[in-house]
This record gives sequence, structure tokens and C-alpha cells, in this order.
Amino acid sequence: MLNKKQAFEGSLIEFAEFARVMSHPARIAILKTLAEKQMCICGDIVEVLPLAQSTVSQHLKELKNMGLIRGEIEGVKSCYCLDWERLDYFFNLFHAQFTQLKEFQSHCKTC
Amino acid sequence: MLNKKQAFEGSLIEFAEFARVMSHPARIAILKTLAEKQMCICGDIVEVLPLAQSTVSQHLKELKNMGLIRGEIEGVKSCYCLDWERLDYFFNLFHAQFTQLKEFQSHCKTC
DNA sequence: AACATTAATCGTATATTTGCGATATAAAAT
DNA sequence: ATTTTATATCGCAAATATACGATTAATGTT
Repeated sequence: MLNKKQAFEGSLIEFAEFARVMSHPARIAILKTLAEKQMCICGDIVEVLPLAQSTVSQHLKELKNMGLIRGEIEGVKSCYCLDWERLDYFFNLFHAQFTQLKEFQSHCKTC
Repeated sequence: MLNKKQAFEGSLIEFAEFARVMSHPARIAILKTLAEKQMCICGDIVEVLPLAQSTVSQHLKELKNMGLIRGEIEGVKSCYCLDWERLDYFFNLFHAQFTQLKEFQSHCKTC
């Protein structure tokens, strides 16, 4: 099966990828946990979530790949933090896309 | 495999489901097309997208299930429209979640 | 009535995601 | 030096998503 996602415009793909990362409650929960806690140790996140350690680690990796969080190894432990700059970037992207849609709202007569 | 998504809080699940629907560029493109065009005939959407008719129909179904668009059969054709109220609802949800995160930004000392 | 058009649905193949246990790695504690 | 602890990665199974052609259903056209 061909992957047709690549056939779309770059900004659509970028937005869709961000949405994909946000499309699992565990990953949103991780973002929330990182925001709420001063300390951001991986083990703390595992304790909070109803998932195995290896699964949480995978979700962390996805968030890291998208740049939404950063991780530093501190001895045996791993300290994760939100990347606020990157979060702002995607929030603005979302906002811009939505605003773009909104501009057409009044034009449509039938709906 | 158990579906662990249901183990999370309701508002997280709702948000994640919205994000999932937005996680394919075709579906975002459909929303844009519906916003830009006065007429919202299914066939027009199929022409614009690099996908087969049956595939587009599936994407339309997903958007409809999430309530982001409405569809009416008009003779042989199908007329789709954005549901602006519902779009606003999810935009506000997104905004609220993000704002909630933001409130903690200053609290974190290490990151 | 026969045929054409439009779009939904079905069946199926493939791709991706999710989840976990087992293992690997590397630092910390004993 | 051995053992414990913390976390990443591997390998696999199951679930979900994506894509399309073929078919169906229902209206429109001739």
C-alpha cells in the first residue's frame, strides 16, 4: 500500500503529525504531568500512568521526536521537561490553521 | 492486547479522539476545501484529493462521526458542510488544555 | 425500461500503532 | 566486585488505520 500522506502539502503534513502525537491520551497525560511537577523523572511518570514502563518509554520517545519534550540523563535516572518554545510553535500552527478556516465561515450560503 | 486508552480521564480521551481525526492530511484538506468552496459536493472533494473515491468517502465518514462536518443527500449527490459550532467546541477544548499547561510554566525551576 | 452517474459500503491487503515482557546498558549502592 | 536500580531498546502479538477495487443502492437521464 502506498503512503499517500506524503502527497499532501507540507504544512498539512506537519500539522497532521503534531495531531498524531497528541492523539493518545497517555501522551497528553505525560505533557500534563511534566507541566505540573517540578521534578520530571521518568519513573514518576510511569507511576502515574496505567501502562508498563516500556510502553511509557515509547510514548516519551515519540514526544521527544516531535520536539515537545527534552530529556537529560542524570545518573541512573532520566529527567524530562516540556519544550515550551516548541509547544508554542505548534499551538500557533493550530491557531493559524483554525483562523484560516474561520475566514471563510461567512462566505458559505448553503450551510 | 487490551485497549488502555479507556483507562484515561474522559477529557483526555475526548481531546485525543479529536486529535486523531485531525492526524491525517487528507482530513484537514477536506475541512479546508469545505471552508473555501460555497458548494460542498462530495465529487468536488474527490477531484481535489489524490485519493480514490472510496478512500475519500471513508475520511468523510470519520469527520462526520466526530461531528466536524454534516452531510445531506441531494438527489444523486451528497452535500457536505462544516459544523462551525462543533469546530469551535474542539478549538476551545484545545485552547483550554493548552492554557492549563501554560499555567504551570513558571513553576518549573529546572527546565 | 435501460443506462449513466454519484457516493456509500464491503472485502481485502498492507501499514502503522499500541502494548508488553525480556533483554541490554549503565550508573549507584552494597 | 557484585548486586540493585532506572530506563532504553528489541522482538513480537494484537489492534487500528489506510487505501483501493468491486459492488450496491438510489437518483437522474435517455
